[in-house]
Amino acid sequence: MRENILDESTRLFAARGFEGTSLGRIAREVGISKPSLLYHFTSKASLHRAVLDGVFEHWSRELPRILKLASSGDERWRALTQAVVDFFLDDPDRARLLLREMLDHPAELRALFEEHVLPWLDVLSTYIERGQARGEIPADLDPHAYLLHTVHHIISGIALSQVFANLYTTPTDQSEQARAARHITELLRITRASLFLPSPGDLTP
Amino acid sequence: MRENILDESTRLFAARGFEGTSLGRIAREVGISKPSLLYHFTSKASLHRAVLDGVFEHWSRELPRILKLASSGDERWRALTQAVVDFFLDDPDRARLLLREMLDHPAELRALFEEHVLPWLDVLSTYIERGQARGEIPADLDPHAYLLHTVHHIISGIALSQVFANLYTTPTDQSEQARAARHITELLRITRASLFLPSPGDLTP
DNA sequence: CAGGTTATCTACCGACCGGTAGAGAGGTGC
DNA sequence: GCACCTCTCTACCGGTCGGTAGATAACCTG
Repeated sequence: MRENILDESTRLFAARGFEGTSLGRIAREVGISKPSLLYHFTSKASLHRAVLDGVFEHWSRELPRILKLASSGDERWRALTQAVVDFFLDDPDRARLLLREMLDHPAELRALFEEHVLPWLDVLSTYIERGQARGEIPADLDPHAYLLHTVHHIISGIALSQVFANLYTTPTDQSEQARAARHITELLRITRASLFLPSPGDLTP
Repeated sequence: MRENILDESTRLFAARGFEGTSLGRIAREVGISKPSLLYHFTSKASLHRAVLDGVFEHWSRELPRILKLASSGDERWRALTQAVVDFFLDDPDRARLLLREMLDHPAELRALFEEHVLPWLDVLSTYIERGQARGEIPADLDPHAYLLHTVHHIISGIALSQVFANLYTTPTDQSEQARAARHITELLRITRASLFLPSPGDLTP
């Protein structure tokens, strides 16, 4: 039951926001009464906190697994970005919820990122710095800033794909899935092209 | 008075969202009573519409001026992106409002983008395609998708700079302005590096 | 069976919401 | 002076909000 409530709340908070979602609506969607819902979560605020913790916990659980898969250099980048993209594509409500919370409670989200994400970014930064020393990555790239932008771009890009993917007017016969795929493909190309310097072979193939 | 209400509403809608902002709060912030506010805007929905129109109107007014400044190639890219960034940096509430509306009313925002932004993107797409023909821009770049991503990245990056800019933990003595500037600098580097192929001189200087 | 725990319900609370009624204040034109 | 228009106000409306009180089951434990 508790899981059921959390799932439905995540969906509704992501779609309509915290203020825009009433306890009565959540209860009705779950199939119970409002006081029953408040039996499981003592207040709306505590429900909100539990939903948010759920998303970050999920992330904390997945990230180490993802990083373990990474081998080296180009291969590491590919595995990492694809895993992060898949994580949010698997349930875009996660991305929408995070984006919304960043707008509604920037200080709180900054603290959560600092706790759950920043340590991993520090690890990745050293990888990038090594790549810069080898001349594979532009020297003027700011590793920390690049990583934050990339994470943010993926989250925001997936959260808002419902807006942008349908702005591709040509060709007109593309399905919605095809447009979304095109959207994600260019997103990955951008993060890749802004990280690696092209190897000499890429210029004169 | 009407302008006064619109300014304050833009600020509050951007900070707390449409649902999270009451008419009473807006009225108090402006310094009038709630019925006085409803004299100028017949309903909360009409106020919402007016605020949104104001942002897009501003954009429609500025974009042609910006594009006229653009000369050619690299210079055009620099003038264009800097102008768009300045536009949203000048009042980050514009960016936050747009981001929020994209989450709250994706269909409505898609329509507004389609009307006010898409025509300009079509123009820019042809510039990019010419650059691809000259070999200055990667052939695998999707012009339409790249432009949408870049616009989105700038808007979202500025809207959420309050979250991300303060995640730069080193060096510790940076001011908040310095962190924000660092955030924007890397944002521009990413959009640039993911557009242009480096000229041969860039590789072996 | 008795006692306690867990989970659900109906009925209700005060606060706040968006919006309305209607009166009055101040200025303008005749 | 008088009608009119513009703008603001206090008082109030029905409805919804988050949250509480208290009854009622079902179930486990002895």
